[in-house]
Amino acid sequence: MNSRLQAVRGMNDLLPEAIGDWQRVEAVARGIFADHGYAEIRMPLVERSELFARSIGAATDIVEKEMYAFQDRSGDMLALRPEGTAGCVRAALQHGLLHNQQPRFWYQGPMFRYERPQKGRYRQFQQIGAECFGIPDADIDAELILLTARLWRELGLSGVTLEINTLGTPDDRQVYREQLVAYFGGHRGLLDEDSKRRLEQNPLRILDSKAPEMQALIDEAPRLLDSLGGASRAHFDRLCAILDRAAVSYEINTRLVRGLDYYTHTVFEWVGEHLGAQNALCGGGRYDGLVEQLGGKPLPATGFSIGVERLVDSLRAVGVSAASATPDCFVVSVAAPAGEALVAAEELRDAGLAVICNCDAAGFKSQLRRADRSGARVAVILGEQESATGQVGIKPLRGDGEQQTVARADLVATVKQLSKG
RNA sequence: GUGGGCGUAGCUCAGCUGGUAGAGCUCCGGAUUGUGGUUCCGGUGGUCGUGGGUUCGAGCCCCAUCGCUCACCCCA
Repeated sequence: MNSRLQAVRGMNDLLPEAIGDWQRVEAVARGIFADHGYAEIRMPLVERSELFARSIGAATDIVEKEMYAFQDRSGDMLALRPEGTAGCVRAALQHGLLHNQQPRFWYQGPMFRYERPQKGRYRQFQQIGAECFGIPDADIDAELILLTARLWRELGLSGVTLEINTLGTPDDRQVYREQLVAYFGGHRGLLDEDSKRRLEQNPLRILDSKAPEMQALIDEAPRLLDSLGGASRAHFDRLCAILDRAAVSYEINTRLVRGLDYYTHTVFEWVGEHLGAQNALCGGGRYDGLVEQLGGKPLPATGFSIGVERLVDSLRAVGVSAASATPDCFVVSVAAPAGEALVAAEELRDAGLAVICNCDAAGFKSQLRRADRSGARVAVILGEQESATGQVGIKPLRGDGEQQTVARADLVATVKQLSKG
């Protein structure tokens, strides 16, 4: 057993008992996107490494340390996608979908990052994402947030809070970055090791440090919100006004910076209270510079992505889970002529029923036990006596009701009546 | 990459200061020679993660290694 092959670290099997919750999430999400006019798009799992270096940022951990990158047989540098936005922009540009259009897309699928796994973080993980192009107004940022809020509502998820912030324009950010470097640089002695490193690489990240000894210093740090340009300020104010009007509660978290280089203006995160340290259920924001960065004409864009494992975990934590699918009936057969059981099952399925057919020569008792454990509402019994007289036994397995023996020709009608009850 | 916790049956776990490996659940069979769920009885199933060391003797002690898990980093 110990020499048996195991799944790759951080890449998990989704077993049948868990699949119902996943299918429910996917079905509800699909319905909501349809109701908002978002079109599904499916991209390859593999892209050129360069795409991610140019979008997410060559100096970010995701690209530097966490990409599954490899050379294919022609020598091209490829990578398993670590997120969906870059590929979606690439696909939209490649197929001319952004020309004089304002498309809204959604997608769903696995992403890959080489990190140490922990609760809510895996090397292969599933995201449901959306991207909207060509709309500069805060209204579309708000629509995305309302859409996710609706998703939580329809799924029955509670215990999530919305945090929002703005990163302004690249110019706003550059000015702010210098302020931060000056501020934290002036208190270099108070910084922990991680923050000293961030001071060089990505000063904004110091803001969301978890180190307790850093909190006081961070509280006193300058806030981007205070030095925002007029247009940026107006964009953020409008977003807040819309959320207020729509009665979506939120917290302004001036420390929320998010990791990817391409964000501008609005950033937001839904945080789940039932998760571990990896508690961001959904992250998103605006990325007005990315389309141009990837070779398109300048075009505003905004989007989000949901970590489906985290969403499913949260749903379980609040006690919302999908009932597992059970068959309508189970066909038991002992000493029946060859094919009788399968043909009976086929007739039942033709009538729209879900049927499990016993397919081995197990004893009567054993087959009936299987029927019971399958969750089926009725057992159809094809035994020696029934076969001899051209009849079938029909036994309700749930609640009241006596077993009855009916003519073979009445099988479907009888079962259908019972199993709908 | 760094740190903590944990590896005993398919699952959840017990196992005394070292003395021949256990329970519950699951599964299979029987009590009921053609009737499930409750009950009772019986059975299948383990190189105690792996390798080495100490010892008359190791699931238990020591070293190493692998795996899982949680946290840091980073992020969905």
